Amino acid sequence: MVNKNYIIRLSNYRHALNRFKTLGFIKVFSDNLADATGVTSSQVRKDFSIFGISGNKKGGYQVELLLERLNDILGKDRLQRVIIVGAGKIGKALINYKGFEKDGIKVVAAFDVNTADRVPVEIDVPVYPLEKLKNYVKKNNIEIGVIAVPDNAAQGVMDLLVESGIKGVLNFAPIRLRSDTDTIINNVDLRSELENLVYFVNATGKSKARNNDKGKKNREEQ
Amino acid sequence: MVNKNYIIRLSNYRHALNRFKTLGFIKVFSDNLADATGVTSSQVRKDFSIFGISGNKKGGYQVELLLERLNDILGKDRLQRVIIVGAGKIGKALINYKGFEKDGIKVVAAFDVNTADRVPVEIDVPVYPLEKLKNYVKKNNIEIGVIAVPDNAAQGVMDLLVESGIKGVLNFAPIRLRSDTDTIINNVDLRSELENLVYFVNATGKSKARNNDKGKKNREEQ
DNA sequence: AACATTTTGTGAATTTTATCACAAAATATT
DNA sequence: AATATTTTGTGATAAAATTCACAAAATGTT
Ligand SMILES: NC(=O)c1ccc[n+]([C@@H]2O[C@H](COP(=O)([O-])OP(=O)(O)OC[C@H]3O[C@@H](n4cnc5c(N)ncnc54)[C@H](O)[C@@H]3O)[C@@H](O)[C@H]2O)c1
Ligand SMILES: NC(=O)c1ccc[n+]([C@@H]2O[C@H](COP(=O)([O-])OP(=O)(O)OC[C@H]3O[C@@H](n4cnc5c(N)ncnc54)[C@H](O)[C@@H]3O)[C@@H](O)[C@H]2O)c1
Repeated sequence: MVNKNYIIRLSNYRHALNRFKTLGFIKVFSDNLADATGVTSSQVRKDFSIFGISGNKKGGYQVELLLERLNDILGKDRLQRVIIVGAGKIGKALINYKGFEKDGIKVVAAFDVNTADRVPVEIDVPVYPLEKLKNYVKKNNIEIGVIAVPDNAAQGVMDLLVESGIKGVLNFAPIRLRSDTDTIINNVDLRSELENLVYFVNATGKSKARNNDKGKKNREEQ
Repeated sequence: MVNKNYIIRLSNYRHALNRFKTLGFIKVFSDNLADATGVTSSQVRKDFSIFGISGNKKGGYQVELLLERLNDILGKDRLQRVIIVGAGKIGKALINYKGFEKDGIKVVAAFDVNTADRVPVEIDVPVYPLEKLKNYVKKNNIEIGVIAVPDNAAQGVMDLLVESGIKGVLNFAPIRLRSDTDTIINNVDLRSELENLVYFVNATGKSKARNNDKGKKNREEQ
């Protein structure tokens, strides 16, 4: 069963491939992708096998073709429009970030209870009052929303998003959101990431192998 | 072998416990923690078993004692000081965020190549020029750093952090950082999270069980 | 054109992670 | 005080994820 981890890896392969492409690579080997993304080459081939991606023996994978295949799987054929709820510190950072656009993801609007003093300075994404959210989502067929509101407001916003027809949520609030629909929830828990570092930093000896390197292999030119 | 996932769960249990505590709970059951954090109660008990945490049969776990035990494991006895490199959009959001402090994590300084116009408005954390980083880290024995610089500057900053003696890094740049030391690297890859949502939102039918709910059980009063 | 080399693709084996299931202990009830 | 109920703690079991390992195919070499 394909789950989050598979897609994270595919996404990583895709970005590595884009980099290989700009370096002028015509073909790549599972080894190259493995090294670039931090997994083993078996893992790469197994993943490809599961998604029905094939290369050719000895010849590796054609960069262009592989990219097409991954773009197809990851839904990169069309622009994904995303909204942000909560134009505060995190919300603003996302609103003003341009880095997602080259990967077909665009923040198209933000919503906040307070649109007066919260409007981002370098604005080029509109910030609407929360009341307009439901209508906007329905009218524009938005599928993905980001929750960047204070913790105690997060579940309420979640309910509103679900009610509006949102299918996937990226949540920055450090609480467990609930929904009885099958809306996908991905959490970004920075606190947990930091606490994790604290643990492993304080626990040298117990420390865990997180880097696997088998770096080698041929740069392509051809 | 204890790895990241164990610590993420322990961290979640701890936060759930803090909430139970404010609600006046004196004891909790594995079931309560399971429900609050989205895992099974066996998972909770197994985790505790691995870390040598025990409660009492029928009586569950004493909130206060369990918290102490978790705080101990997670190194919550002392304040963890963290530095941010890159006082841009993400960097500023972190610098001005107060939410980590109640969990013993404090952003004590930021560093940037451009300290002129990049100084956060509501500043109460100093932003120093990058040149001062190494000395600051050594002098203040900082163990954890956050990388919030543009992608192409990230590896350079990583090298500088490692050279300065940093033991753990939280990286926001969407590239794979390398280090030949055993520095811990945790990546926050928002792009990957969003691409993930895109995949599963577009793939109803292939969709994966991510919510497991077995919600039930008794509220405590006693 | 035969032989050597490289790399894929994938079942099998292994390792890791999570769940089951149940005896033992603690508490509650009659 | 005996009996019933609840919940832990953990080996056993199952499921999931990763690695192994090698035949088959493609390419390169002599
Ligand atoms: N800033 C960080 O670095 C950081 C780090 C970790 C976690 N978080 C989490 O991310 C979330 C946002 O943090 P922040 O620092 O950006 O907070 P913030 O206070 O800067 O911004 C929150 C914004 O949400 C708006 N808001 C409040 N209630 C709302 C509602 N019901 N609907 C719409 N908008 C609403 C507020 O007006 C404000 O603009 C919080 O849950 C926080 O715990 C933030
Ligand atoms: N902003 C977002 O929402 C977002 C989302 C996903 C990923 N990211 C990633 O996070 C990183 C930071 O993004 P951002 O939006 O905050 O960028 P930004 O451009 O707003 O800020 C980057 C800051 O780093 C400073 N800087 C540049 N080189 C430096 C160096 N060598 N040492 C120290 N400081 C240096 C710059 O002066 C600037 O202040 C990037 O890698 C970006 O891809 C950001």
